[in-house]
Amino acid sequence: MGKKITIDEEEVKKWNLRMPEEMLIAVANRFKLLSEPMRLKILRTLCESEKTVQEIVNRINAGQANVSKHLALMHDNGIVNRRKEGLKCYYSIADDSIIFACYLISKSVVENLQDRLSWLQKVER
Amino acid sequence: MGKKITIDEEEVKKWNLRMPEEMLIAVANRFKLLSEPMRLKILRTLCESEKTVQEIVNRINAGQANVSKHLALMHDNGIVNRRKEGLKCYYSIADDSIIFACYLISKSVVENLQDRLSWLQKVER
DNA sequence: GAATTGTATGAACAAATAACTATATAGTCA
DNA sequence: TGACTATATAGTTATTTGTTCATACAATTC
Repeated sequence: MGKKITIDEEEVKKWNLRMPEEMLIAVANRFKLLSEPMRLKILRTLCESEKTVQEIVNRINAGQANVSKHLALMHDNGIVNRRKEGLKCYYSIADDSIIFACYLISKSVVENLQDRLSWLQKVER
Repeated sequence: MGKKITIDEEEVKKWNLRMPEEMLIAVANRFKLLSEPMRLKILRTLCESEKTVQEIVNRINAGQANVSKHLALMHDNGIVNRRKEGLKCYYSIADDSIIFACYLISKSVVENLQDRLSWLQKVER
């Protein structure tokens, strides 16, 4: 029995009205963090449990420097935590709402693909 | 009383496991659409009601060609609808889940800012 | 202290893309 | 048909950014 997140549509509609420019840019930046497949791969891996840089590197197909940079970027933006233990450095997800957003978007992407597929099938007849 | 969207955390956790590479790229692409302040501005405007290109141009501070391109991009990706009426072209939001995602992220950004602020205040003492 | 391991960082390069100008297209009305 | 309006589209430029290689830094162990 998982906890359930609820979103009130009325509250969502207010989103569009009161938001200063800087806030909007901050939101865009956060989306930008999620707009790279490599970073999504890293986050997906971290969804399981906290991991060291090396563990992540071994899991996904990427270089250590690259992974390190992505992690640094995400840490600077507060979406992953960093915990040092000796030589190793453990990263974990700091912001669950980001995972919710991923979930929402991936569901919407699937629906979108299904719509296009059924449209294609209609046309082909 | 607005409709309520509920997200089951258990379901969310499954997100990380089963997702083919192409799906992950598609999700990243959708996030990329939301990662430009200008596009967020446009979407925010469309949240109110469907609008013509000119109406959007007048509302936000941008050139017509630029707005047109952003709209074309978002239409190609299925997140806005297009409806022609004579010379005018009306755009509207096609995918509500995107607005939910914006809402989620903006809330998380606010929390993040608040955390950093209180941390700063602690340090300054 | 020297070697080793895990991680971070700097420089260089390539690719993507947002914005702008100018122009094209297409629908409307005289 | 011609003028006008709303929107779309090339072409160009400037900026950003992901990746890689090499190297630096830091903690550990011998």
